[in-house]
Amino acid sequence: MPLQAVESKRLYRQIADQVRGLIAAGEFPLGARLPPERDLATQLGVSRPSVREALIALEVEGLVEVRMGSGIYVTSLDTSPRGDVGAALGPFDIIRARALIEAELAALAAREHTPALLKKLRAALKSMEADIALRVMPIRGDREFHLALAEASGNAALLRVVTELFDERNNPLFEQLGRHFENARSWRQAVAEHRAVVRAVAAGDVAGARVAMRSHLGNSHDRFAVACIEAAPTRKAA
Amino acid sequence: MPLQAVESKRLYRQIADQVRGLIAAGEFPLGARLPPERDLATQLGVSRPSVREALIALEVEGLVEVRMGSGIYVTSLDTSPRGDVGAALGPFDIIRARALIEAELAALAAREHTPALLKKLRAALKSMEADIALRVMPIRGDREFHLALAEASGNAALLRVVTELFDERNNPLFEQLGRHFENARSWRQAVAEHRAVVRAVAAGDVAGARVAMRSHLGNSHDRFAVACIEAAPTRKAA
DNA sequence: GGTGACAAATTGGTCAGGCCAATTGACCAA
DNA sequence: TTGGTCAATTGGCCTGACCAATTTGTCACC
Repeated sequence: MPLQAVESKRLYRQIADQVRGLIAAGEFPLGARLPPERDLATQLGVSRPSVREALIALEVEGLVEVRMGSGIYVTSLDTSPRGDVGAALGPFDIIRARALIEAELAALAAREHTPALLKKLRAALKSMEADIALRVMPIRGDREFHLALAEASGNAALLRVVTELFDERNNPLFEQLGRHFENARSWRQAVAEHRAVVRAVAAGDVAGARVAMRSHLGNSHDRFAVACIEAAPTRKAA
Repeated sequence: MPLQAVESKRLYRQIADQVRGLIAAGEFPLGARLPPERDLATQLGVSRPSVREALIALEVEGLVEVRMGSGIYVTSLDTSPRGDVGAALGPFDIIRARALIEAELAALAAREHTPALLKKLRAALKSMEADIALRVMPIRGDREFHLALAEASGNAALLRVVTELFDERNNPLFEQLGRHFENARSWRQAVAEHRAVVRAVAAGDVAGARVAMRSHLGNSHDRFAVACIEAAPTRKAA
């Protein structure tokens, strides 16, 4: 049994948690003004600098807004820990989620394929090939490719979702496993799959684009899984 | 031409921006230790409390980690403004994105429909009807319904995405427009559409579930648009 | 009575200096 | 080598003060 980490959170976090709790509990409704820093400090039995630190944390989280000379106001009631960790998604869930979403995006793109989009996609492919030739991981081109497809939907919400999921690559879980998965052969295969997507989109083949994208991310999933087993035969699969 | 915003940002933000810039520029690689707070303060010509505030902001952003008695360490190179605002998504984009994603989730659920899921969906419907009878907005039941469907995929990434998109309802843009859109008639209609989804899922009708969900969110989109026009004939459509 | 300008109170912004606690690394003894 | 001790480093927190922006009250003036 791992000894539980000792609970000695920094003071500003304790204060921030408390205020966040009050906001979540409806003690301070949207738009309400919090007590002045000085009052909060005395009420909580801490110093004003500590209260200020907590308020800055809440401000960065987007929960409150500090107006000089006026006060501190509640600007959001969304107290879910979003900017933070979000409980570390697993790589496989991410890839499967991307498959579901991006397959539809590819289909959408095929339905209304524009020259501008095709140009972007082909440029991304070129970038990937160049990187592979240089023995560099072609992540930038890969990102451009998938984001261009999402952008083509003209839907900011979808673009944001796809971006967030793609950028989960930077997470430690993903990165550690990815090191083993990513080699020149895998990437060449990935480029070929990307090319299939472009072909279907260019041809206006809606169903084909969907299948091509689904199969691309499905293959990525499998490549990842294989590399995972090879790399760490003793580690239990998450 | 709007007068350019005067450069009087709060000090802690200026400091945080500067340090963030140094990290982005590679001045401090991943895992590197920043100079001590006292040194940073003297080098930047500010006081230590201000430096501390900036570091707390960067810590909340997940960029650095502060270890008591040891120092401040770079824990991420992702300096994109993520936890922040994300540039306020529009309600229509959100609904369309949900239609694309949740239609597939409904189809998935129909393919592998379980009694547990159906029970949850029906409970959510019941909750909505009860709220409507009480003249209360049945958002809680609505949320339960859509989240249960996402959860049934067994995919944490999809659940997170669906949750985030649903909770955009709390955003000011959405809320303001929603006030006009949400009335008893609309909600009864929505419940009927939900019921159609449940029917298709229970019957294992994959295509039917997809269509039912797509049509439900499509109708929501239209109801929203109509209410929007009615409510604010002079306001330009975003 | 309404209205505008001015002054005072309120509130956040920043600083200086201090002390405490945790960490680290050097040094010494067993 | 191992283990402990001690001092330097570094973050954590506090007190108290002053400045700047905003809000609010007041009062002369129209």
